[in-house]
Amino acid sequence: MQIQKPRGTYDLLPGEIELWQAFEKNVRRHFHVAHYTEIRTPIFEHTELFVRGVGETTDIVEKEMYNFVDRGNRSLTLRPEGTAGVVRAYVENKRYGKVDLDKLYYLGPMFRYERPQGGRTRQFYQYGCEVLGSNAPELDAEVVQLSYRILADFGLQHLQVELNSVGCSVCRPLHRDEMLALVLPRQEEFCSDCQRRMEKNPLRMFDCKHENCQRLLTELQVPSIAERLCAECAEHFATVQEHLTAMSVPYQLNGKLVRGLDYYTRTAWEVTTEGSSTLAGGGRYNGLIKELGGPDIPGIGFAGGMERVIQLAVEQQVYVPVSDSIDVYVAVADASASLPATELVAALRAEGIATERDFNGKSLKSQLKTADRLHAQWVLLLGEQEVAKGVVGMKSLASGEQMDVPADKVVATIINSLKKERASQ
RNA sequence: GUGAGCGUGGCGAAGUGGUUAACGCACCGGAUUGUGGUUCCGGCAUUCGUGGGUUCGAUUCCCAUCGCUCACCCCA
Repeated sequence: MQIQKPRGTYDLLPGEIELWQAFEKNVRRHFHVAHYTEIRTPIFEHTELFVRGVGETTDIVEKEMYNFVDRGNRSLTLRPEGTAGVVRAYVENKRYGKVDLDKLYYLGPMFRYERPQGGRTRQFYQYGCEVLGSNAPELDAEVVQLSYRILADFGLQHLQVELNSVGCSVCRPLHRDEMLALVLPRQEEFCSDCQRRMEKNPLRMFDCKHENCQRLLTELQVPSIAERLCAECAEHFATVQEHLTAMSVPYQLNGKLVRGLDYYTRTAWEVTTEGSSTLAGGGRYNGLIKELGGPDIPGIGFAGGMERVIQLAVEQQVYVPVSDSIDVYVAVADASASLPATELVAALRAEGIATERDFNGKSLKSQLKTADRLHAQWVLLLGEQEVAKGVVGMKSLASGEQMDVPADKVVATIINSLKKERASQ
């Protein structure tokens, strides 16, 4: 049996990688323009970081982490998300003493042990940002609009931003108590998942898919967290919306939106597309930096799933120019021309001209066929005759015309004709 | 973790309890001497994910295993 890739992983092959590269470029451009700089943190961290940062009761920590013990007997974990590592780096490098507002973005693989499914793999790629050092609602608006803009500008259609506020350490516990008081007496009537949610994270009950559970929540008049925000949270949330509107971000309020990670406070949002899974999600996390041993500094961030973006881009036929073509194909008609061909290829490439040649001693006919398939503009033909005469046969694949060019002038001739070609396009 | 479906050459895709496993695309070679995209001719799975069982005989039946897909859980 041949060795196969581990479950939940995949190879990105020529032909598909181009779309990824185009999107990554798009991501970098947006972050750059908004004055964010890239940060790269380790792909594995001490297990403890994620347990503390992501939350002990989250699914990620309870059952999805790739943990391993290294030779020094340390418990390490392949990062399941990006925020914890970035915040750790921020604290460890004492960034708070160097800049008052740290705007960071990242791009890279994450790992979660899950059953693979459409848009969900065990090694997956996220792009995202973290902004540390401000509690301003204007910043929330900036980050939300970025998360939306990156996707919209890539050409994705039917995007929507779902927005909510999950409150703070003041209003959330009060809401939780109120909610449990209403729900617990009827505990038995909820589905088994919701009964578990009551203990772990009652907010989650709002996005249960069972109709019965939803009916019960309505019947019991359980308020959403958005309806129970404290004065400061409510004001903050209102300002966020004001600024989103100013930037023409098409958001809609969703009082039932809950994010999975424990650290979120106040603003929480997702960018989705009709009926499909979440493309990007984020939120504010005002307690996290302190939780991870840093000063009491607020932060906010989001992450997007590359696989999902690419999947949607393919579905929506987002056009990405793929240049799998070359400028010149050097055909070697005779073994005696091999050395001059090597020199010619090197000279062309030195000028930045994309050049390919034959290595397998194929017939001239099949070399031409290959050149055609590679969409070469020109074929430069070298054989016994050409070498003897000190020329190179220069053939246009478009017109079929061919002429001899002195060997010492070919490169210049090619440069000129490619220039003309490009200027006329 | 729970539930369901699937697994034939590089890709797509027929097929049957029984000597040589269709076809299409792709690929390779050729159609007189060194020349492409069309056409024509030829080549391309001792093998039907893997292991075992039933059988005179299995790619077709059964079991296991691996892998894939989908839904749930949850999430990006």
